[in-house]
Amino acid sequence: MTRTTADVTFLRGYNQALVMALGRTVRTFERSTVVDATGLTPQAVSKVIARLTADGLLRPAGVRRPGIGKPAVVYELVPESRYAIGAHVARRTLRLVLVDLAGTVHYSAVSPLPGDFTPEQLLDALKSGIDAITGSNDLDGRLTGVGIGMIGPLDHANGLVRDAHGLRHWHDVPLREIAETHLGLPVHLDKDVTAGITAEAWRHGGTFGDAVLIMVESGIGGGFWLGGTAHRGAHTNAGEFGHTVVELDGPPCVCGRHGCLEIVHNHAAEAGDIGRAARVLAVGVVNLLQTLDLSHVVLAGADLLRHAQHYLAAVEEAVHTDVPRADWLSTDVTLSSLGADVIAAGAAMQVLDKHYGVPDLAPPQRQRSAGRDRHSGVKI
Amino acid sequence: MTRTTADVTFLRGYNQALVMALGRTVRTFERSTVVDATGLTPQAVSKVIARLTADGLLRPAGVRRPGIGKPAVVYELVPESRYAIGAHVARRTLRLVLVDLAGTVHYSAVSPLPGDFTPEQLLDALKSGIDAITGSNDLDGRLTGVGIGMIGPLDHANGLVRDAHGLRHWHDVPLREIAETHLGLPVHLDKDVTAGITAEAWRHGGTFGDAVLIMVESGIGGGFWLGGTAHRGAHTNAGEFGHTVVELDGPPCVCGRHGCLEIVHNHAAEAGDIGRAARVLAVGVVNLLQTLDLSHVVLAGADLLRHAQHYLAAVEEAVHTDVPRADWLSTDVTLSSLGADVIAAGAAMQVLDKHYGVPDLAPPQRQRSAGRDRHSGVKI
DNA sequence: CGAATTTAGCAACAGCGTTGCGTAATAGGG
DNA sequence: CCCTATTACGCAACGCTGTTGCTAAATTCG
Repeated sequence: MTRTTADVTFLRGYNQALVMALGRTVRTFERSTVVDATGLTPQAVSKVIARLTADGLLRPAGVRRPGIGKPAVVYELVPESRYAIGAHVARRTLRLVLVDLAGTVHYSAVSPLPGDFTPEQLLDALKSGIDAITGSNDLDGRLTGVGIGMIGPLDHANGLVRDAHGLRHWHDVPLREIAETHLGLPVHLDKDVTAGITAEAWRHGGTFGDAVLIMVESGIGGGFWLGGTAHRGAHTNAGEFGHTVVELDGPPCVCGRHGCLEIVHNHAAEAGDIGRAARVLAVGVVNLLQTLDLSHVVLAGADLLRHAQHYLAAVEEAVHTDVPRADWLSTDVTLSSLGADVIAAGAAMQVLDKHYGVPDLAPPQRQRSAGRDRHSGVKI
Repeated sequence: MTRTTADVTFLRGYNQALVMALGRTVRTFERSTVVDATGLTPQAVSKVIARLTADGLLRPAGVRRPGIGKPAVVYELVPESRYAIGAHVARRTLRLVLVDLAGTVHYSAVSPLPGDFTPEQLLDALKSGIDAITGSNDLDGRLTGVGIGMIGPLDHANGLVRDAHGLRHWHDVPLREIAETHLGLPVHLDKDVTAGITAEAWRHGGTFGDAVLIMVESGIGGGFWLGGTAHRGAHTNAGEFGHTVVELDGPPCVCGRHGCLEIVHNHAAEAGDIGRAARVLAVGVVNLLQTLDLSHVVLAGADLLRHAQHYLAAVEEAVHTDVPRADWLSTDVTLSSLGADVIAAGAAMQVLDKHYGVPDLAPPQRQRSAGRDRHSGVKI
């Protein structure tokens, strides 16, 4: 995609993003804070802060007077300097949120979607919902774009919905492209769970380690944050956590296998045994910890949040007893800090992240082979 | 740890590493190949190639004469310009290999380790084994260091063995440090499975996507390569794939849970039913694909390779039938290309990767908080 | 042999962080 | 009140990247 050529200008964006990430987490900081956090020289930090201040992303917020010496200027992020709109497209509802640069949700609204809706119907709902937001808020030039979090399978890199589960009119729909022309705004498309974990990571800033967002909402999915970025897998298809087998020779699942976590969980939930459903989910969570060694488990999704304390207790219990414990091995389990807004808010933050987040270098993936080297003709 | 300050000199190393990665995969390339692959200007590529050639890492290998115009100079990696030694420390054996810059194994030897060996005994075995290698090969100044792949749990970042499973004398042993002084060489310590997947990734170069190395050797583990680097998890404890539950209320496992993949698999294997053992493993592999969406599955480990074709067939079968198939969803399953040498070779390649691999930027992890900002005293 | 074509390199340049050093702002002591 | 120590901050020159503009070299073809 966007090839990041590793030239000098990359450094500017990278170091600026480091400062922005710091500003998002600590709310107030000074030059020496950045020096400690980044390893840059004070002089370089001065330049970075000057640039960001000139762009309106940062502003001075008083001084620190620790005792002897000249007081240090304290800076803070300007949350209202940039906004993004996030959309959570579920099977029957569309949720829209307005998020600022600090990750605060300023507005949230749900509207119903027609059963088995078409791309056109979704675009119209998006358009009117977004118009309502931009109409009642003064965002002139500060709206970065629109993020869409949606059920998969989809192709994040190309903005393509391949086959949304349970929606008939969604085969190979280039949603990002048509939404961009329809809305006149940059659009970012991703799986719902991936958007969700991005929300948690964005709000926590650089302190956030490897994590998973478990979402129970008609199905069971997982969004992963590994090594400082969202993990989407080779085909944007990571996260089908509900379709991992936990009971060999268990009941058949729609996916064709037997004893999937999702089917076992749902049977228990449908039988009214929330305790067992939660414990089954907890087994899956511990499986993830054993496999990936995560430091955060975030629980979300309408069906889970309806019995939030049951699930939280069961997962915490399992994490603390089933994983071979040691003092150095710690994982915290929490409910999503954004509740029902996580997915939509995370989609919005992905847009902000694209512009103001810490950038990746050129992905080491293969370019289209120009075929240059294959003509052979090599001669010693 | 090693803070990578995002200054200009970082670019040099980064772009050089891109060229080296290319050279490792294509064996022969020219300036325009690099231009296409990196997005740099031809002039910049000339400078990079000149630097690498001066260091002896690259050399011209003829010219390409495609027709009209001045012939292009063809370059190739100089495999014998750098070497690293890799060690695979298992419960009863020590395997040592010599690997060159291209990832080719030049020497491999196994020696027995005393039952329940101590750190001192391991160091002595390492020392004499490495002396044998350096004695019979002329490596003056071209030996980059020693990599150790070992059973965990351990702390990769600090080079600390926390509690090697089944070895009594290994609690909080600072192996990297003591090995460096004992051997007089830079030492890199990592989990065996993580070293293994690094071997596969290093040899495949930039084309290698998200992948797992499944290792069956007394236990069952998994090494992950995600997003262009090894995934070690929050506490270097990722990969305990054998301790994921696949059979709720199954037989008890040493880890305290019931129905772990490892115990179910081992019961089948011990009963002589390799077919079932392989199918159980395959269920676990498909679980991983559903969760992480990987493009490569590599099978390794002595117990697996003993029945390689059974396992390969079972996993391939499961991958091609159990994952909801689509043309865009492809995963290839292979046996480890290095056989029993994977772990040791991968450990060696980690050392080479540290110097000649594509570097990460400063990890967005928290520095020790200097406490600077907490004194408050902020005043508007 | 000259024109067209492709590759390669020299030289000047722009943009990044770094280094050296001077200046501003504060508290404490004589 | 002045002087000093201390801390924060910025200007200016510098070194190092990759980039741009332009020239030279090597080859094929007419």
